Amino acid sequence: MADKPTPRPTDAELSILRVLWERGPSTVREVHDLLSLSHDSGYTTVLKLMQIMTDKGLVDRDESQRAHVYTSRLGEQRTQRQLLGDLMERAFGGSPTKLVMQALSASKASAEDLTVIRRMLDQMEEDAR
Amino acid sequence: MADKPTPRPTDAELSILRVLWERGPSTVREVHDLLSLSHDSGYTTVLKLMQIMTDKGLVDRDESQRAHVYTSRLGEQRTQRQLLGDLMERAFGGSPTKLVMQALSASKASAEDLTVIRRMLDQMEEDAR
DNA sequence: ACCCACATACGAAAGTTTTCGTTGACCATA
DNA sequence: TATGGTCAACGAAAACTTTCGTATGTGGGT
Repeated sequence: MADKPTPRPTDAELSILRVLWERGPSTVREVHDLLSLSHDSGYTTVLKLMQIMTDKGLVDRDESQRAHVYTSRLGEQRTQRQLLGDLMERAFGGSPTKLVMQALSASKASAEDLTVIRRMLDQMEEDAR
Repeated sequence: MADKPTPRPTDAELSILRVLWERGPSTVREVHDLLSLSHDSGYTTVLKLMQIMTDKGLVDRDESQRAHVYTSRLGEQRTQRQLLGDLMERAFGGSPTKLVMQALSASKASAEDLTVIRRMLDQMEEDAR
């Protein structure tokens, strides 16, 4: 049977993934401690979520140590692109341009930001040639 | 009491909102017929969702006709910006630039798209001056 | 050998989202 | 005035998400 593509992470799952991206492979304790700074959540809640994420294939688990070590299965950028693509389909009728335009108009991008983005456009046109 | 901000629409709710944006004020029947083209869903399912959306304040309902007429309470662009802002917080650490860059690199934007976006950048720098 | 701190596993409850069957009202028209 | 088609209302089930209490195991220090 064909492996299903990894499902879209839920809100709580995404907050855990962000920790894994930031810290690299981590134990439940480490993730929980970091999340606790900004968010109230019990240890077992985080544990349970990470177990579910393992079942879903969102993370890998290394059980060789007593405290299992979890790793995000998909990289940060890949997940971000997946989420963007999903939102593009669901809210922007599949138009990436509309999405970018809205993101730009809603953002308080600095002059430097605009320059960076402009360079990115240059690069894309370059590549297209 | 302060009105709560309208909650983030769920997936199914968003698909209904998109129909309302496209068609303008519509009855449940009209929304259902359109959704049925691309998606399997019972009539009463759509009805129930639209009733819930009324409770949540996502849509307004005109009950003067037998078939109630629903209208999206927030405009398409405003909702899109809300969703983008939400995703930016949850997945991009609050950085709009990162979001735009990812969206660009993931999109198969055409040459015309790039031109449009470039004009938008021009406009933004113009305004900033 | 005995605790104790800390780890996973399990299961259930609470909350939310999505689904739809059933009911009763309304209206056209035969 | 009966019949059939369309509608909103309601409630409940199913699916998914989030929460956490409790049980149980394990390893290290004393």
